[in-house]
Amino acid sequence: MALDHAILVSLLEQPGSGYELARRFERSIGYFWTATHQQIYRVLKRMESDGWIDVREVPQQGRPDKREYSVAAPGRAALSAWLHEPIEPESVRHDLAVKIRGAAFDDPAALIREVERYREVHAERLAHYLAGEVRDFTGPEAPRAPGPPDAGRELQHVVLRGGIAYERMTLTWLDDVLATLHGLAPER
Amino acid sequence: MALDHAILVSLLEQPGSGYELARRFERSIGYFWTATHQQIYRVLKRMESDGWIDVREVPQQGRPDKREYSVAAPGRAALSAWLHEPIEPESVRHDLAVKIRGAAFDDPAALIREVERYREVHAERLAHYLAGEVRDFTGPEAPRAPGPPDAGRELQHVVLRGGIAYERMTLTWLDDVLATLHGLAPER
DNA sequence: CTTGTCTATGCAACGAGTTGCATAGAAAGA
DNA sequence: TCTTTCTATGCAACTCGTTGCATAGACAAG
Repeated sequence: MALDHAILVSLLEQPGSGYELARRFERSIGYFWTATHQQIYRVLKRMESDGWIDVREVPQQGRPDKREYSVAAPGRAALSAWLHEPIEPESVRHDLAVKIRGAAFDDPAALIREVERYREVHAERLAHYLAGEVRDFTGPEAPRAPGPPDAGRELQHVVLRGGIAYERMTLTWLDDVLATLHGLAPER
Repeated sequence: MALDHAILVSLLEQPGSGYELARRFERSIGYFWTATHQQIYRVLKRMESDGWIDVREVPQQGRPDKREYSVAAPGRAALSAWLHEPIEPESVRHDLAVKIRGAAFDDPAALIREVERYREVHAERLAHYLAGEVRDFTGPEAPRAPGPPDAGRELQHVVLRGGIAYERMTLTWLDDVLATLHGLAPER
């Protein structure tokens, strides 16, 4: 039930509408927490009626008005309480691992194409992360001289580094998978 | 909807009861697909009534009887069809990443303890994987001389190697996270 | 001028996943 | 002896997540 908290964090980083949140969940946040716009609107509605977040109607020109949400004190308190709870173990759902083990009862070679396509997706994701790292975390860094390090920035960066490490590991493993699949069907 | 297929693969590797499947989902399979016994019993019931799997009542002594399932032809066909579908992108839910970014609005240092505990869990999991690798995938390997390589064995091994790579990457990243958190609160 | 895309929000229905509880006999340990 | 643990299956209620559809104005491309 941490979608609530993911949304709160995102709204603390930057207030926004349900639509804007949905786009963030397609981009940055979506790489460690997926959610559709339906889920987001439903949770926003519930958190609003619970007083966790405030709304502000923002009229716009050339496009529909939007409802911009920001975190209220009770929402911040709820987030803080959650942050102090033990970390839940990740829930994992890897279709690919199931398919690889299933391929033993079908045609292993038939998986090769799909794994190659899947590898492409991860290669693009890594490129995207690396571009984001260059864009957001290099350059005007004010290494340490005046003031404290920007905690938010540092923490966002370490999460991004996690994403990068994950994609690199995945690409290496997928090469291993491809070599294994080829090894099982050398003649074709 | 791949729980069906994860169960089919597991039953093809080794027929078993709902209870036995539930334990497999706590051990090996559970590291890339989580499921509770409730989910498993429900899916087994549905697959049985759809004719995907066969049941055999196995009387036992000293413990309750069990219903041992094995995959029937329609189940195998359904699995095969699924194997030829495109691979779904993984759905990810990393509480920890949310918490790290949330810590910017709370006390980053308070996370350190939890991350250390979390690191322990992953270190144990890695040790467990490595022990399994030694147990199941070294020794009497018949390197290539007579007959074809055992596809099932090779494919199980490459999935396990993926788990090992994931845990190693995670441990390295968690060290990075801890260093970052310490860097944000040097004085304590 | 029509089709498609983008912003923006939402309902309704369904399917997947979780939590709490229940039963019940056997064996092991306090 | 009593409690706990293990095997084994299941119901009921609930929450979470997904899919399909709907609205509606602005703008761009064909």
